[in-house]
Amino acid sequence: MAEKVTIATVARHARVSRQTVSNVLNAPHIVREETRLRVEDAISALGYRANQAARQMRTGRSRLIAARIDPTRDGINGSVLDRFLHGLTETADAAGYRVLLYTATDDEREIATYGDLLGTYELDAFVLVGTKHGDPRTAWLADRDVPFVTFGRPWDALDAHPWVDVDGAAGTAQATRHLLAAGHRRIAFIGWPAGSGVGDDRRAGWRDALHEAGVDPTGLHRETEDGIAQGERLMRDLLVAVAPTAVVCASDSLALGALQAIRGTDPPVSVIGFDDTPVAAAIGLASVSQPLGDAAARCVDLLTGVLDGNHETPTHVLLQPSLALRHTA
Amino acid sequence: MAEKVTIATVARHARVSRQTVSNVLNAPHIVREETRLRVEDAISALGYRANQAARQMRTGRSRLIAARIDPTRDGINGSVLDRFLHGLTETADAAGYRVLLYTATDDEREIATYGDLLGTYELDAFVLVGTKHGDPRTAWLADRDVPFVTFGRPWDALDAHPWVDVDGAAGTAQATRHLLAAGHRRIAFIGWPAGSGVGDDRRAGWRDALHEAGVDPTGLHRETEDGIAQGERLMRDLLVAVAPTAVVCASDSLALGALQAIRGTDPPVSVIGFDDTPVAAAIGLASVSQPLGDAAARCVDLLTGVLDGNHETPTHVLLQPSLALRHTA
DNA sequence: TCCAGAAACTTGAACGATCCAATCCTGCCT
DNA sequence: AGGCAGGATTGGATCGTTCAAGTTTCTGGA
Repeated sequence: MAEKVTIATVARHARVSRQTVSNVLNAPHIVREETRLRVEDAISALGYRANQAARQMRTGRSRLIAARIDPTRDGINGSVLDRFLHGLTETADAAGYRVLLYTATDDEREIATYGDLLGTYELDAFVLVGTKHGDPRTAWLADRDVPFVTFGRPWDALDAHPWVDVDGAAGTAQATRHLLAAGHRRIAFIGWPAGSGVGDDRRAGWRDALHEAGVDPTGLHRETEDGIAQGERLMRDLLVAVAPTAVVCASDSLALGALQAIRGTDPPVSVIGFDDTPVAAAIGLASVSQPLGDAAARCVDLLTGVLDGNHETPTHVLLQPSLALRHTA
Repeated sequence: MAEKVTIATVARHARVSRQTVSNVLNAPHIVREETRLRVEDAISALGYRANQAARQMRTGRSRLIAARIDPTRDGINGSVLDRFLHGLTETADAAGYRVLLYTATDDEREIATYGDLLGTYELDAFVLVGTKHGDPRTAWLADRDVPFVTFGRPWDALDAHPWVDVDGAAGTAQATRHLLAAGHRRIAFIGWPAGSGVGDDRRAGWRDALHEAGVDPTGLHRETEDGIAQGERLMRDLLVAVAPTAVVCASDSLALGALQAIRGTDPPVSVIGFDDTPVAAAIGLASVSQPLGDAAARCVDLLTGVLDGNHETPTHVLLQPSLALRHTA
């Protein structure tokens, strides 16, 4: 059968040396036009593909990016990761990189996995989704000069490393303004306990939008862990306490709970969730939608910027979410 | 800083040759106990990790498995893939393999991607999720002796290649029997048009369970493309035509539509969906649940069986689903 | 004690690409 | 014609590992 096509086969076929073929691939500008075309013809005629392992051995670069796949926590917000990963794979592919998956049950193991992936596969970079205050993972990577990007801001030090994020405050503000425009005044907010960057950010957007409209947000918000049952409980509480006519939630899970609590109210209380998950789309819940494909693409941009030596690219990207209006708003 | 630790470093440290270190790693039984321990100590003392690129160059094997990540079609069933991928990554990891992602918009491009992945990265195997009748992808892979497993049966020729699947008929049968046991007799079925293996299988389970109980299924089923709106339409149709007291659906999307159609019926019509998606869990829809983690694990088992030369493993695995009972049933 | 045969270990070569340094052209100037 | 600069091209070395083919050490039986 057809024997393996290496750079030497191509060289023979195009009557040039191996190095010239290599140059055509890696530094086309130093090869004479005529020679280049002859080599390119040979490459496509023979169906040559550069062997990544051999290349990697010499250059030390694998053109592989690692991303973590989580065990689908509550299932509702899980699909956010799914969509992000798909975008990542697509964009990375276009940039000549491939995405390798890994899992880990805790930070310590995750860091052990970093060592393994770097040592064994010589990964070029990592994409981390979601980081916490004082995250040991980013510290470990930064210490070793391993390129990485996070999807999610490092809330304590915005310049610590490259990141891409979606402006959650802008999202909840937009949702709130939409409700204000529809005539609502008592617009409540159900969010997460203070202290998480993401949660505080989303609440701030709602609060600022109300202030902007001259509405006092006092007493109109509640905090809880994420979950449908939690959302339902707090919404009942709000209905009794302040009788809001609309509510903005920090997640679709909370919004889903809120929807159950308001069933039968007349006129119906408006509800807007966050993340535009499949559940929201399925049941007609209005929700703030994150541009996950864009976010993934920008992550790849930042990484290739670092990896391919182009240091002029910005290192922080903040994307604007949009509002997916459905019949609950 | 610490220079790179190679097999030669370890060899020097343990006062043996490179080859002996290699043997400790790849064929421990031919190395004397004492020597083996000395080498293993050196390995952990130096933190040595075998360089995958170099190994691959010699052996031609990458310990990489490719899996496709889809663009989250309707969003509801998308999370099935998500969970499957997570399981795959976890099990592959344990078996010493890593999962590489790829995407493709159509079969032709997907096959082109196969060529690229095989040529460039020398992938060891592919995992395909869902195959159709006369799938060009499996044919292409089989032609080239590329190891692969499908999650989903090849309905036209069960012995064509290794596969793992979930017994859909058993799932719908179980759902139907549950409803029968609850006293229902007019149990309808909403499924997909005849011709798709998966759809026919799921319908067969419902039909057989009814026959088993002496109930005539004639007129009790409807067929449509997948979708919430479609499910709702057919359910309204069924309500008028045969007034069923319960319905089994081929997907959670259809079931969700059915739920909207029956709103307000008294006594409530029971609904059971399929796939146990996050949406179902969120809104309390009973659904047939596929053991996705198991399925992924069995896929890896089959692949490693082929890759590591153990030909005694079975090549077909049919897993049993379970019924996630919630308040709609 | 010696030797055959097995077991344990070592050395040289190879995988396929890139880097390096040396050589070969080519056109241009004097 | 000769010399020269510069780009284009070439062969050899190299990355870290495993394979193949040696060489040494061990073991046990005569």
